[in-house]
Amino acid sequence: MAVPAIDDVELPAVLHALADPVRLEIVRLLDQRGESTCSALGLSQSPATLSHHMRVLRESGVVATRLEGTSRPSRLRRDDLQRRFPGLLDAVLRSRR
Amino acid sequence: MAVPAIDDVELPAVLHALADPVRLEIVRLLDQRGESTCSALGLSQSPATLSHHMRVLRESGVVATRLEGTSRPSRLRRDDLQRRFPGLLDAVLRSRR
DNA sequence: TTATTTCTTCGATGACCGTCGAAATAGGGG
DNA sequence: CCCCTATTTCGACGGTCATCGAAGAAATAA
Repeated sequence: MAVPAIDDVELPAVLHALADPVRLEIVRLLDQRGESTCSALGLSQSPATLSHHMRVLRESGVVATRLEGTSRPSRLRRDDLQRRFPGLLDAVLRSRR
Repeated sequence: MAVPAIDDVELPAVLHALADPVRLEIVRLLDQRGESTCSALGLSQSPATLSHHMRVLRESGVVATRLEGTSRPSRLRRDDLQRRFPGLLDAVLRSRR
C-alpha cells in the first residue's frame, strides 16, 4: 500500500497510467463516488486484472489505497496531483468521453 | 500527412502519445520553437525512430505535419486540442520536469 | 480452527511498443 | 536524368503490457 512521495511522481508514469481505458474508467468512478474498492466499481474485468490496474495507478502516484478489514478502498490523490501537476487531473476528468 | 478530425481524437490515444519521454520532449520542443522538423529538434534517436514518434503524435491528434519541399515541419494542434480537451495540453506543458 | 470474503501474487499467453538498419520514396538542384 | 537531402516504410529484435486462472495471504465470522 506504500505510495510514492508526490515529488517523486513522474509525468510520463502518470500519463501512462491514465492512458489505459480501464484505468481511466476507474479514475472517473473514483472521482464520482469517492473512496471505493476495486470490486465495488462494477467493472467486468477479473479481480486479478483490476488489482493489476490499481497497482499501476498506485505506483504512478494517481491513487492511494488503505486497508480496512478484508477490503482495500482506494481514493484519488487529488490534492497531491494538483500540487505536482496543476490542472492535469481536472483536465482529464473534465474531458468529454 | 492526413490528421484525424479533432472530434475523433480520443483521450486515451492522446495520453498514450504523451506518455513516452521522447514524444513528450518533442512536444515540449515544438511548444518552445514552434513549427519544426524532426531533424531540427536535435534529438539523439535515429530518423526512423523519430519518424515513428511523429506518426504516433500525428495519428493521436497531437501534431499536424505539412509538406515543404523535401522536409516535413510539424506543429502542435494547440487550438484543436484546447477545444477538445480544455486545459490538458497546457497542464502537460506547464508541468515541472 | 475452519470457512468466507477480498484482494494480491504468480505464471503464462498473446498483443503491442520503442528501437534501429536497410531499403524505398519524393522533392530540388544541377 | 542523376544525385543529394529529408523523411517514411519495412522487417526484425527485445522488452513491456493487459488479461486471466490458480494459488496465496490476511482479516473477519462462526
